[in-house]
Amino acid sequence: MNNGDVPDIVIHRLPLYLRALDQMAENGQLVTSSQELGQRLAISSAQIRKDLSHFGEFGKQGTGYDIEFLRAQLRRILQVDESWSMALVGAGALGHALVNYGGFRQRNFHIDAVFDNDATKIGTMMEQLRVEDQRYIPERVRELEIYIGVIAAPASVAQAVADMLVQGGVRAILCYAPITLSLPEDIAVEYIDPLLALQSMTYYIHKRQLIIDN
Amino acid sequence: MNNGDVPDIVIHRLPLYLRALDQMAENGQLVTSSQELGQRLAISSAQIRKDLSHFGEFGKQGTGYDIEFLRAQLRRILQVDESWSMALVGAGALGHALVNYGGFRQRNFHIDAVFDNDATKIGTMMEQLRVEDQRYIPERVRELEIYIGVIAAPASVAQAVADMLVQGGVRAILCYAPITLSLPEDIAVEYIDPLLALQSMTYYIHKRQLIIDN
DNA sequence: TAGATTGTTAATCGATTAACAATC
DNA sequence: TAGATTGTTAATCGATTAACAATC
Repeated sequence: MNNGDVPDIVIHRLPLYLRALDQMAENGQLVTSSQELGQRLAISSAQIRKDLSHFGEFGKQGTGYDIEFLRAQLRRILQVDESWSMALVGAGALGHALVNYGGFRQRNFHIDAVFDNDATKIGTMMEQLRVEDQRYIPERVRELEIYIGVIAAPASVAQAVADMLVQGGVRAILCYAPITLSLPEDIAVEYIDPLLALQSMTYYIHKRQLIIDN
Repeated sequence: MNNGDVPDIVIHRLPLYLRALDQMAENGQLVTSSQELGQRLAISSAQIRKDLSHFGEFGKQGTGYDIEFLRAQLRRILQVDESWSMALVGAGALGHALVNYGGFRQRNFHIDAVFDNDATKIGTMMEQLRVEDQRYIPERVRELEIYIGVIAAPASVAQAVADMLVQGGVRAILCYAPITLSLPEDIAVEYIDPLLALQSMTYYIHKRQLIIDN
């Protein structure tokens, strides 16, 4: 991933900027500055200006950024003004939660197919969607022209599932399984794992207690 | 966060190492090398050795690392051999999914209290737990000696909830609300937001299509 | 005009990697 | 002994920040 000239780490901050701008807009705010945005996100104003400068000049000296305009630019850059179709693999508890999660729809992401390998789940309905047999992932994903896969299946099958998604033409995978996937380098992957987050925080809790004890 | 001398980014890789080692151990493997581990995680072997060297010498020249020994060391460093108690705020769909998630328990993390501000939810049961009124977070968290808070409440109340958790003595917060929290700097925070992950991946999908089109 | 804030350059800071002596 | 792999140093690479001319 990342053949281009904009660093990954910059790309990963853009959605953060967009989110803050969305919230400002909701509050009726019209204009902001790199300083205000930075304060809100705990990021330096210089970094925000630098990040944005990779894509163009969106501000005005002396006044800052027009919020509506910058939002539109960021949505265009991230391509989140279009609607995106997603294929979900895994019809368990997590899968259900994801299908029912309104936040995706609200931001133009839609789950349009659900797969599982459990015979007792295949054929059942999840919201409007019939759970399909996992083995048909490649052909169905291609048929539906889906470019984003979401893996909510156990780690043991995650790699196989990922391979099938890629076979179907998926370009990006959001993986909830606790495993590092091995994929062609032109496929984008992101991982969601609350346990990793918890396990790094406990390191810091421990450290603070040590300091107190001394 | 991070008064110590080990960089944050190193701490965040340790749980990844531990996870891979756990999986190797499950498969009956006894020994590994920085090279094998790196290949599996898409991290350079030099980086793994460097990261570990912040904490001690855990390997043997010529043979590599004893998996059981290294796991024990990492669990000790991260303090994940102890059991951790957590307070969950938000008894909605996400809150239910989190309470029912077996992965936490399996790794020594337990949800021991649930709070909400919705009168129709307060008093109802979630698994073994009675949903309590959000306003009692500070006193109850202190009473139960809970050091980790999990926010599964809407963004609109997330900051207020975080403040109450900190008042109760929480040292770390796992935040599912789409907002950057403003907290004392000795409080560890991690965010889980699948939308941010999706919105950065769509940038890359777009880029690849451009390349193909040319 | 005076004040504010941008976009950008150069300097600083920090993280990653290559290489290798040590040694199992 | 020969082969493998560690822990560590120094070099490289990349990201962040400070500073400021440009200009609204």
